Amino acid sequence: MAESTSRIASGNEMKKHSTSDRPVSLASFHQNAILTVLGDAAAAAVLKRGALVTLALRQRIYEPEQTIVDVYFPLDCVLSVVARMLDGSEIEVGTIGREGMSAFPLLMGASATANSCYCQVRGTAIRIPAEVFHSLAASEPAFRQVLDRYLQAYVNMLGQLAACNRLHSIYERCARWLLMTRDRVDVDRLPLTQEFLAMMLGTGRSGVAIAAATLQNAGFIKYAHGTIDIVDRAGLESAACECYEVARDQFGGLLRSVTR
Amino acid sequence: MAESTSRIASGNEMKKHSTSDRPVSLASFHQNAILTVLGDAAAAAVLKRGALVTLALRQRIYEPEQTIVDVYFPLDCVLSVVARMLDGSEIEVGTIGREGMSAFPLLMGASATANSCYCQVRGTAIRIPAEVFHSLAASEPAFRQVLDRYLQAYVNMLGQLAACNRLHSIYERCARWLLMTRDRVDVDRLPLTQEFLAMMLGTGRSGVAIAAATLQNAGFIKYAHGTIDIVDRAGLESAACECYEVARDQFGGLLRSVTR
DNA sequence: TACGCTACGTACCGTATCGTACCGACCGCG
DNA sequence: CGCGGTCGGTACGATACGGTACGTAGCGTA
Repeated sequence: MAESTSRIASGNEMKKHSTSDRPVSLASFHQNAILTVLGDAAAAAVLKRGALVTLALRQRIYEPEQTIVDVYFPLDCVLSVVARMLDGSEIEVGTIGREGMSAFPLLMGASATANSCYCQVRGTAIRIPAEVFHSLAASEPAFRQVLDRYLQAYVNMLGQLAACNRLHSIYERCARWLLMTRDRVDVDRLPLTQEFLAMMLGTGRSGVAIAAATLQNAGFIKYAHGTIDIVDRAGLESAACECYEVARDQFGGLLRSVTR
Repeated sequence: MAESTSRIASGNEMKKHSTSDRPVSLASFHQNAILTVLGDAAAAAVLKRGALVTLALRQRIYEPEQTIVDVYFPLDCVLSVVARMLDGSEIEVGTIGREGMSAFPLLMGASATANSCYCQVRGTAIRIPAEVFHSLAASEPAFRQVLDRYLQAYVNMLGQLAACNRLHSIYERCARWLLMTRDRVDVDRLPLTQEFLAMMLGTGRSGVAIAAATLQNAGFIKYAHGTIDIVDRAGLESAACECYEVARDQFGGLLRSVTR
């Protein structure tokens, strides 16, 4: 595992993404559950200071112990908060999609965190400077309120994840992960290798391969060279552990409010 | 496991604790990292509306989806936030001691949470009504600030726990758990059965028994009929996974500020 | 079209852990 | 002092999973 992990990490270093910044359009606001609640004046500030960016696979959002300078509101991408252990292995400890945003530590008065965060499924997001985020949170009660609600859902999801990681099988967690990610992009096709999924789940690729094969034989998914298709969503739900529903219900309103 | 869990649960129902409420003394404030920061006026409010209570093993603090009416600030007890799965099994998803308090959901604008919370190591705590807590958080910036800092440490601990539950062995996690609990009571003797510890760690008792025996043979701890003695603290640290240090550093200032 | 790379499928073995069971040691209580 | 209950130590088979290895299929590129 250590070897494969380092190979991935070195792959990251090689990629230098040219994020083509574009101006934000008001229309894109409704694609993110947090931005949706902004009033006209606040929205204007985001239009002025924010940018619409395209995030590539594994593009870094923030690093451990480094000051967070930008806040990302995903529109159709998915971010992962990842903990890195001393032995170099990584494991996902949080998923962020169009129901939320990337900068929890800022909400709690911190400027950095112990984990790193990077793009897990490529797509677009709205990026604003941290100071704009702070002023919005201070001046817009509705904004602060939905952020608190999001934070609460996130904390509950974290607890469920801790339990899930201990109590449930790879097969169940694999199905759960796919569903949670799918809900955040609202598309049935995900660009995703088994090796990457294995890292997210904190397990070996062989384990994921077996679980994926089982899911595929059951007719729930279809795997092909870095892209996975969710064929039978209901079937996948039946394969997932209860944690999926628990987490979904936590984010319930937030995810629904931007469902197309 | 299901059987043993239900046996524990039925044991809970039987116990009806008569929490002998006593008036709060100002001197006890410095035993809790959050209460320490209160100014005179705020402290007076707590003296008036709060109570010093003794919590017994497994005494309930709050239940899932039920409105939280009281907030507890542990002085020398330890509380556990516990997730209950559909199959009835329970697992700890948060530890609360003299570095913090029991009511995260209130901090984020919620009145209930998905998990339950109960006393894990008996001892004393200061209890105040939720509305007093709210008014303190609103009127005392220093109070709110230390709460935010605590929340941040707690969230980071949750992430580390999620990773730890997946990546580390029972032996390592057992040592980590003992150390984290010890830091919160500052005493080397804990009333704690292996069966209870197994539930906290989300594992079977036999696994804990083997890990405990190994720790005992190494001379780090000493187990005897529901009480465990930490003999060699440094040794125990060497047996624990990195997660102990990570979590300790997160709570660092908060735990130190009340270390006797 | 040939080549090479990436990613998937599969197999094998060692091991941590689970579930269960049984027994002995200790404790509280009568 | 004896008895029942709790708790800890140990054992054992079943199994999920990790780690590794190897073969193959699709895809991009020249």
